[in-house]
Amino acid sequence: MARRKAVFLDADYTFRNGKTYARLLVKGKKATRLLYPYDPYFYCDAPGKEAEIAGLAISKGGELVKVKRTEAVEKVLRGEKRQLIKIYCQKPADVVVLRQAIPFKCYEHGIQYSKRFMLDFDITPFAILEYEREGREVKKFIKIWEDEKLEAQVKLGRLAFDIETYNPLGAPRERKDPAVMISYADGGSDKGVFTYKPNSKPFVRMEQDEKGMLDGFCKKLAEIDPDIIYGYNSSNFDLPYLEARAQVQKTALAIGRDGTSFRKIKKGMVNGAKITGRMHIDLYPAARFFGFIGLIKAQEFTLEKIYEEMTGKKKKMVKRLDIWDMWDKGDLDELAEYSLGDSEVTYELGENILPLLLELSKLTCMPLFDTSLSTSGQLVESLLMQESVRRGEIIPSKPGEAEAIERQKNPIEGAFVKLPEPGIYDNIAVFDFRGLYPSIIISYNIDPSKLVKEGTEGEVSTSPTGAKFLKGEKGVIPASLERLLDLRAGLKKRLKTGDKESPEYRRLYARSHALKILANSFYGYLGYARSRWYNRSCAESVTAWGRMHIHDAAAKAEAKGFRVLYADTDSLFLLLGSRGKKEALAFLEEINKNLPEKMELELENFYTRGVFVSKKQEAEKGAKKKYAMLAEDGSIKIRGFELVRRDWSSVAKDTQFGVLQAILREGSKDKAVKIVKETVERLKGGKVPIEELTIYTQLTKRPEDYDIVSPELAAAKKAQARGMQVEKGSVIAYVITKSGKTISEKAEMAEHAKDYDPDYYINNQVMPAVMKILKELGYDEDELKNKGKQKSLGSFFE
DNA sequence: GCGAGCAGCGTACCT
DNA sequence: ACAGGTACGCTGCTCGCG
Repeated sequence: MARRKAVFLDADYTFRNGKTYARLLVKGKKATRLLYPYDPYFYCDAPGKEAEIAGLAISKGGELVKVKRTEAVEKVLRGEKRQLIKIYCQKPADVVVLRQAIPFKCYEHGIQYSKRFMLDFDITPFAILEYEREGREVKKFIKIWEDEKLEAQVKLGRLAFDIETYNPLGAPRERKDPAVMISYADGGSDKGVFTYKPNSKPFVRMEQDEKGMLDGFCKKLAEIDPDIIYGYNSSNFDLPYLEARAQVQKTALAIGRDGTSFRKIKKGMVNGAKITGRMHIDLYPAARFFGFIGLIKAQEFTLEKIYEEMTGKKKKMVKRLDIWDMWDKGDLDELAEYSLGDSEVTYELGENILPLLLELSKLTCMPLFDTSLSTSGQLVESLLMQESVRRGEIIPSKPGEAEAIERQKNPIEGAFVKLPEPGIYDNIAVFDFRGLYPSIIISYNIDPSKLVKEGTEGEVSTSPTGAKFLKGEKGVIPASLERLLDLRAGLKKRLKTGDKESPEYRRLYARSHALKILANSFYGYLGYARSRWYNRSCAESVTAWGRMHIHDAAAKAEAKGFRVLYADTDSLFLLLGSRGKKEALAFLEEINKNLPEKMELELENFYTRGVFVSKKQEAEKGAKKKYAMLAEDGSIKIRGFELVRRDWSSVAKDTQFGVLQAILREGSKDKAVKIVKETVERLKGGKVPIEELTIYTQLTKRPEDYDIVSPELAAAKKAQARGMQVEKGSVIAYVITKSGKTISEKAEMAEHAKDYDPDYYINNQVMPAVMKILKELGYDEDELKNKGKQKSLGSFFE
């Protein structure tokens, strides 16, 4: 019997000859699919009913669905051992049918077959499988392990692609408008463009017609035979478009390893396209995910902007192209260049994003394709499911819709934020608790199965809410979290030494980053309404302990004579006053002496100067979550100000930054005022370029779903009228122009804006952004009012 | 009829 | 479709004033 080794990539299933097989995509020298017979199953809690359930058969759609066999098993259910009936089914779809027919409590019925298989065999993506097989069928798994060196031997081939379409109306219509170019890049020398009109570029391959182009691309793909295919918004645009064109041209979009096209997948709210035998990574949802967790901060989620943000490089900008016009004129050199450029940029972006996705995939036991479409909640869920199965604990079920809505209606009290006193301060120390919520969860063993009722025996920790948690053996949540943090601590040591440019270092760095992302998502998952592990009492205890610890640290700081300027969740801003750094560090040490082992208050940094401003309404109060600090090394840390928000124009943001710098670095009120005056003059002169005036705002609903009018929506609707596609999630780039009465009427897409309204930019953008800071320098409300009734704040500078 | 004041909606940010 | 806490702009309404 042949014994082989291969890297595991993905799993699904097939049903043949009355048997369900797990179908594994593996890669040794080349990619293969293996079959392994494995019956789907679920559990039922029905003592004494095993015989009855074993004989269950129900008719569904003219077919008889039968229980295949049953087995009595012992599992841990909510922290207690219990006898359950394991019900095996013929095929995965039977699980749902039989579960609904059984009038007892059932468990683990809502788990995908492929996931079930991976969990039960503890096979993680990119692990090495050694197996014996006969034909395609695996008889035995000899060994399953993760080994960095073996893994590195298997090179995953990657390719990026991009298409151009004929678009006389702005947005192309897939049944009517042809695709005119398909470009690809494999990261090396193989790259090019398929099209079907004459072109002088050497990398262009001219086919006879659109069908020839489609076929040519598919043939090229088969030749390169990549394991990973990168696209940008390819699940929603490129792939469905190509498929529609293939249909119109009566050909097959043979991009899968079995010659098929792709399957549309819905994972939560996002769409995916699964290409058989390969891992299709749409970088757009991946970029959105990175934006959501705060890894990148992009103004717009276009390929260009994300590329620039992720790689730090500038993408060669081509002026906006009218693809249809160039196609009609036969003027294709520039278009081909542009198309190839997009594939190359997509490839490079993919290479930037892939390492983190790979590590997340391995850590959460989720195939790469699924990982690329996952929310952080799904990643944490997968991780906890893995830990549960390893321990023999029953995986909690997802809540029903009604339950989820009920949970959502009752939010959990969150963190404490101290009201700062507005002003400019010198010599500040900032401390924060390292991983506050994760460390609380581990320290106090916060887990639904460890929650004890009044009067229960055993040593417990009592949270400020009164909830009690059993000490001793760690629950699934704290144990998983501790594993992540321990892994990360080990990696951090290795990362201290080593060549930062080496592939090994980058891999470990990505792994460390993945661990951090996962650890930071645990608390959110505990309080997430649709979570399998949701527990109100647990989530409340996490935040209550958090508030307790930050209050306690603040009180101790004050007792030591420090003034606490500000605090938010896990951070503490202390005014050093007459005390020096030494005393601050001594205070830190004393706090840490009395904290649980996993918790630690750390020095974030010392700052020579910091600014807190007042709220716009209620000017006597300081604004929370808004401050600017000058560190000793000269760097400036800015939080919350307009200048860090994408929904403010850069003319306002740049001016605000100038003012903050003048104050922090030089303490110069005159310089600050001068900067503002200059901007106002520039705006009045009408010479400010559109880019500096553009405001970016995301639409979180479909345009037609809004009940109110807003500038971004008004601009979006004008764009729609021109044939542009605007959907849920689109970022609208708009400018306030001169034409119209209300601000919304004046709003126009940046690319169509011919002029701008200086009054708006002076009075609604620049002045509000800078006045709150200048006020801290003595330009107060009264001083302004003493100048008489004014038409605008702007005239103050005249 | 008009501006001030306010509620509600919506977005983006902080930790 | 991961949590809650927060600031603040724009719109559209009510209200008081003249």
